[in-house]
Amino acid sequence: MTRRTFHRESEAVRQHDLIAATLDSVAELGLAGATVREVANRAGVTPGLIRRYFDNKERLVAAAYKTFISDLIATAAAGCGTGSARSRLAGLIRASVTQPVADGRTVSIWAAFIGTVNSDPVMADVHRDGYQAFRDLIEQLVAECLEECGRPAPSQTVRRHAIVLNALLDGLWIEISMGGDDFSSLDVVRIALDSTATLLGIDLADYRE
Amino acid sequence: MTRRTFHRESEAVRQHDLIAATLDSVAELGLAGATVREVANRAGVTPGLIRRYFDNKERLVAAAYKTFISDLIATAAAGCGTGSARSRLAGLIRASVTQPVADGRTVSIWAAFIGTVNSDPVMADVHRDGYQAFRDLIEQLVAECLEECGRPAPSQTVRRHAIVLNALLDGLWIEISMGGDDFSSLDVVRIALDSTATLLGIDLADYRE
DNA sequence: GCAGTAATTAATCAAGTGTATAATTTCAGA
DNA sequence: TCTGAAATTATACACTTGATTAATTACTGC
Repeated sequence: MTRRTFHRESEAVRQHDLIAATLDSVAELGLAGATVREVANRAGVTPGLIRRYFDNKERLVAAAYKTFISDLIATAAAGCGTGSARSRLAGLIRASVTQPVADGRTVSIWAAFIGTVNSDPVMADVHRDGYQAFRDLIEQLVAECLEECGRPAPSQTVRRHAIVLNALLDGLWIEISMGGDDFSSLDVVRIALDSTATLLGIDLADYRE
Repeated sequence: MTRRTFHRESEAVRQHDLIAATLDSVAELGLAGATVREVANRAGVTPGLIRRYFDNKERLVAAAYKTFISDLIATAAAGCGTGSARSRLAGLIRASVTQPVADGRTVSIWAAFIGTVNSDPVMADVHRDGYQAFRDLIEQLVAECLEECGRPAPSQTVRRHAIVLNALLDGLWIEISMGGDDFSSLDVVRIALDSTATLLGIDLADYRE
């Protein structure tokens, strides 16, 4: 009986692989299915190795949640591009309601993690940080859009708009990704853009594509 | 050593108690904390009894999800009252963004269950049914509102409005319930009503309370 | 090429899980 | 009051879980 062969990896690579394996497990099997053994199998290592890179399973899951959320926000933010404020806002909206952000797998992972926020303070911290980052991004874009349209608004109004827009995007994101409905991606972008335009009282028709 | 005393209960009561205990466990400890023993303790029975009323734990959890969702929708729907279409829509909106519907505990339970939908077909069915019921309710109200305002719309337009409004309410509901932010309930209702009015192009100012 | 060190495996442990079943108790009906 | 049946408890089982540790392997620096 010979041992299985293996090769060493840097800490960064191993952590990344373990986190990726965790996210895959969560997506396909739910949080309960993301056991130490399942994750290790998917990462191509043995269970004991996990504890060399993460103090315990809780830390691994929290780390996976953290990178998942920051990657998600980064992907959405990358949709902004570098044009005018309205163009960037439209880009963010489009990215938020189309793949890969709006995707069954993505929302599944998100949902599984969200379900732990209330009973796990560590997860609650990760959630709060990610949530704030996204809403700050929206708030910034809304402010710039209103200025660009020659209708600068007091910070309180901007904040209110950001709250509503954030809610709308979150809701659409979930609805599109989880719904059995068949949204064509074209319709979805148009609906999201038109609704946003109506809510903010600005014109986004040029960015329907 | 004497056995613990007990008294018999009807099937309906026992099922209700077990479901309530399950929901409490999920709310406080997360889905992972809703073990057979934990649920039994909270219901004041021994673990073995669960299997007399539910074939297995999976069924218990699914039943808990089902009653949770239908109760939630019923509570929101009860906020409609019996007035004009606009009054009923405003009532639904108010109910959706205030307690007990908009509440940390409620969203926590919802989130925990939602996280299983992708990997559990039984839970997916429950989710789909509840989601459709709520959106049908919204769609119905939107249609009546537009008629009431003398602006009847084709079903496709109504459906589009319902999608957007549903998303907005879901998003606000989550944001309000989970956010560390301090929303005063007055502001929240106003924000929700004003946004809805803007999106549908109707006047809801009379229903701000 | 070789030794030393660090990464990885393999095997094991105690605790907790859902489930099954036999022993007990409650209670309705005669 | 008493008996039979149904509900409930108590106990145990097989399995999975996260964690621990010693043995082994791969690679780095000399």
